[in-house]
Amino acid sequence: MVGERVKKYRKEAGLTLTELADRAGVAKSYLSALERNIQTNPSIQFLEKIAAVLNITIDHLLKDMDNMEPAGDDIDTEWRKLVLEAMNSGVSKEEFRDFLEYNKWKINQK
Amino acid sequence: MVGERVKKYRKEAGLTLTELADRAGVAKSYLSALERNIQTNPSIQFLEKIAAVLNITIDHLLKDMDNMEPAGDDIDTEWRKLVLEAMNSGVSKEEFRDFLEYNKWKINQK
DNA sequence: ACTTTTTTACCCGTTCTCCTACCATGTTCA
DNA sequence: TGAACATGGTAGGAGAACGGGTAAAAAAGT
Repeated sequence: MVGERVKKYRKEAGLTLTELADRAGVAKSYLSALERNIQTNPSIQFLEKIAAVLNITIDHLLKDMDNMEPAGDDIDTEWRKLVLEAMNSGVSKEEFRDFLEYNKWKINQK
Repeated sequence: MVGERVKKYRKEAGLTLTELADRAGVAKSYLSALERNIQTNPSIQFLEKIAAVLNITIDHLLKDMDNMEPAGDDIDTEWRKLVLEAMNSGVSKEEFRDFLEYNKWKINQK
């Protein structure tokens, strides 16, 4: 069902239902109904908006893509989720850079 | 646009508009309107029916699959580089989490 | 405990999908 | 010339999708 998948990916991105609705520009009432399988036939434009915020393609939402990584991807899935969360939380690349520099420095201190 | 692609694949399958509509179990009037870009936002269930008859997946209808991108950039490339740098510099996921929490908090202070 | 956040659950209004017809233009037989 | 038929397009409407708002219920924090 589409609803479960939307919810699953939303959680992975660390977003609340209201946040996702706002960012995607859809009504939270409808999003809520969709996640609870009350609505089951969304339009493609609706799904496109949601998929864009969640950084996934539409058929991630249509079929179960549990069969993740065919191995050998250079970013492991744990990190991928973290970055997604970071992007959605509004952290800028610059702030992330600073954080990185600081940590490199800290590591060299020990 | 979705319409063009439906029409293209329908022609490739050697089907008439009426045939496709009958086989997919949809109204030919709506299918006609879709192909002429009068309707542009079909539901997923509608597309599923059509894609099934045409033996293609839905995102063949959503994007042009002529240029099969290697894909894999569901995380934008700038961020990807940053994460790789982070992983290589020995920053732990926990430290990253803390950084995230802190930033979310900081943003909410504004 | 109590307060705040998050989610669900309603209401109603508008818009749009998608349907059942019916119409217009061929084209192909007689 | 004519009817039969195939193909695509049109008109109108039922019902679903979708948005806004609000309020209650449930979770989470303090």
